[in-house]
Amino acid sequence: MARPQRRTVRDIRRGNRAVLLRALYFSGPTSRNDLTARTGLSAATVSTMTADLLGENIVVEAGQVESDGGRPRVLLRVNPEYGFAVGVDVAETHVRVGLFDLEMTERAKVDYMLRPARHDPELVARHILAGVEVVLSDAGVSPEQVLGIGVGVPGIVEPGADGVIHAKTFGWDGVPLGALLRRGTSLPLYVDNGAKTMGQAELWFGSGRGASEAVIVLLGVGVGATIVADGTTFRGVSSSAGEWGHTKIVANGRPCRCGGRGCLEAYVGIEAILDRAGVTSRGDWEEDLAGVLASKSPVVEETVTYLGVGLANLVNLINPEKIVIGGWVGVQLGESLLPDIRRATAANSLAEPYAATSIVLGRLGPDAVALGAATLVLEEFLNAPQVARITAAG
Amino acid sequence: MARPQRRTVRDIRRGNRAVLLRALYFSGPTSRNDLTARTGLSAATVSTMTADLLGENIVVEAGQVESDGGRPRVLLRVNPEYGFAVGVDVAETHVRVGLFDLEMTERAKVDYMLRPARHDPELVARHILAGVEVVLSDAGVSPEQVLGIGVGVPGIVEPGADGVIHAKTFGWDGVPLGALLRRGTSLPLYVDNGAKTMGQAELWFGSGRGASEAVIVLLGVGVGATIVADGTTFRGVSSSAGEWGHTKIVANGRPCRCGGRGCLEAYVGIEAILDRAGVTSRGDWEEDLAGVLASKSPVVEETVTYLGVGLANLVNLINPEKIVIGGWVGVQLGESLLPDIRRATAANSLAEPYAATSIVLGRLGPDAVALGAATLVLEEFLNAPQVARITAAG
DNA sequence: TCATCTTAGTTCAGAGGCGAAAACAAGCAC
DNA sequence: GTGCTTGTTTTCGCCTCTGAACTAAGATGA
Repeated sequence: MARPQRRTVRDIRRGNRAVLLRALYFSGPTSRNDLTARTGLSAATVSTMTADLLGENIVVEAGQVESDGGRPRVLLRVNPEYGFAVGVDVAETHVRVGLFDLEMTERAKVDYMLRPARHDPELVARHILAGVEVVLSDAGVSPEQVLGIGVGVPGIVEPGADGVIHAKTFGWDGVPLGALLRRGTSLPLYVDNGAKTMGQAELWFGSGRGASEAVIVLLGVGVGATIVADGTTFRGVSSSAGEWGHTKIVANGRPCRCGGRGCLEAYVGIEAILDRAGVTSRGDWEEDLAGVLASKSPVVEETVTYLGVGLANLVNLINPEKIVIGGWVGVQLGESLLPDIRRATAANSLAEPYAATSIVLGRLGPDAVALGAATLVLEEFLNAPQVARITAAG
Repeated sequence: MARPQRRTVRDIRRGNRAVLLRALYFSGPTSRNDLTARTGLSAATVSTMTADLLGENIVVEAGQVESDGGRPRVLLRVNPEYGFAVGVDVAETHVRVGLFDLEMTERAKVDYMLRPARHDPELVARHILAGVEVVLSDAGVSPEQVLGIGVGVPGIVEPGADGVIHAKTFGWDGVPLGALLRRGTSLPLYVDNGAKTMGQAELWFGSGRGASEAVIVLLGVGVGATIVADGTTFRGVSSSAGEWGHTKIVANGRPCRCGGRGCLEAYVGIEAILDRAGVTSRGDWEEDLAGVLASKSPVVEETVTYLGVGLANLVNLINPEKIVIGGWVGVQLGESLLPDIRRATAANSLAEPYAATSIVLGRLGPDAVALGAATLVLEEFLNAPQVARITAAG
């Protein structure tokens, strides 16, 4: 029932250009000759198209490689300085703004602390806009060179140009962050859920690289997941797909901060773990969690079991090729307990889909949310390199 | 990361032809003029393309409609007799073979009973092949007119040409049904899980019509789901996605016939319902279930609650536009309890995704599996009408 | 009756795309 | 320098789409 739209010859060019650019981006320095093999395009087409891209300075030469007794190959690569992307991480305690080049190397960043429970949308928007100016001037980049701004936020982001956000735990209900930002900038904006931007980062540059059917789970204060189907993030009809943390694993179980009962987050979210272990935090959750893990408390084993159930449900329902466990809680748990987590997952999965899945730890740190947000810009650039400057929203 | 492949001008033609044919198929009799509006193609292209299709007898004229004082529109439609599709339902108790024309009208069918627990793969394959001959001769259709054979089977179907099946409850582990059938026929074969073919049928011709993000759940002896993303069935990496019945809703709960504990199927599968209600069946499960429903036993309310949890997990994780409840148990429950099911789902869902979902009953009967299997053939035909006779497997 | 209007459908020329193959480029070996 | 090998560019033919001009077919009204 998918309704593919009509195509005209120009679409071919656009599409093939995107194919070529992606190949160039992900294969690093490559010769035209290699590109014909990788893309399936004819040498003629690769030649004319790379000539265009070189002329536009999107692609640059990157040395030569000798060949067995023939003309040496000229290597090409995407010009990392053709443009830049801003990635923003709006979290409970801070707003982080980073500037990345096209290779996703961070060129500058700035943090603004948020007082807990003071999440005035206007203030957050001002922080973001100020942050953009700061990172640009720090890195000596002019606004014309910026391809767009990606923003990762907590909660559910409505599809549409205004980037309307619903985040109960954040105190935001229907905040049009996109619209607020557009007052202060004319750059293209992409607003998306932070768990999804983190997933995007792990998928493109982290442990998920190369997988086209994957789930990236985020374990932190909140618990969420990014479902990747056929290489792209699956969003559902209103962009809220992936609320794994609030799927129920114990009908009528522990109460959750979402108001429901028996949610996965009520068992494996950091607050739930500490609560169940009887720890009253003095503020440093990471240390608290380390303490629990070291204590050999039965809560640890329970947590692994519950997590295994949650992961197994993903295995059975989604049948992914890879599950990446990210988020600081996930990584801290996984570092010592990954084999146990795998075992617990296997115990609750069907054999065939479990055998098809590998469960690995995320390898990007806490900056993954901002990096992933910037990746939204990169994705747009790779998909439609010549029209990347239109305004659009995630 | 999706790796779109290169395109050439011929692909455009193929693609646009598919777009046109789909529009024609789903809009019923339509004029060329309408088609330009629906497809976005130019009048010139529609004209030449329809001329081709008429010449190939894929499309036929279907009368005229006067217009306000101008030349009347000539209506066109897909020729329902251009080709035929065979749909096969392999179930626990029988093998059913149906012959459908392109409008999916059943032209002939035949059933073969299976003795319970005697599911010799060779026998099943012989039944199917014999059934194909029978329905063809009954309907007076020659094999050359058949575009393909779709088969819906229990269990997990490996991707690949051999149609290898793993169905624990059926006693099949690694049965290459596709290969067995290919010994006896050279027609294109499409083998898929029966829950998925039923989902396909509801999506194309039943309650799911028009939805592009949907879940069709099957409640019967087994419990499964078809997840539809962007208009197509989501299969996961090894084609087993959708094993909703074996996702856990009660960590460490009731044992399930899959060997696990706390599976949804162990609460809302027919055997689980009857077992929990203390009914010892005399063989007619439908009657037994009706009895339980009439008895106002607390098991009914519990079942609705558990089902609500299972559905809510789909709402939160998948964020579908529509959930269709199918399968005979689902329909029997839903007929009297749909409002309660909705309430139970709402109670366990996040507000935003729940608000975006409508929960409805399936409206196709027990023949949906065979119909959906035939639809696999139709789908291939609509996607690539000129090359529909290549051999391929689901 | 017939010129005119309206809407539907067809034909044609032109632009833009791709691929195969020929041509050109640039090294190596002798 | 001559031949060989491999990489890149150019030429040419074929295919597709579209806009615009053109034909078809009925309604209307003098």
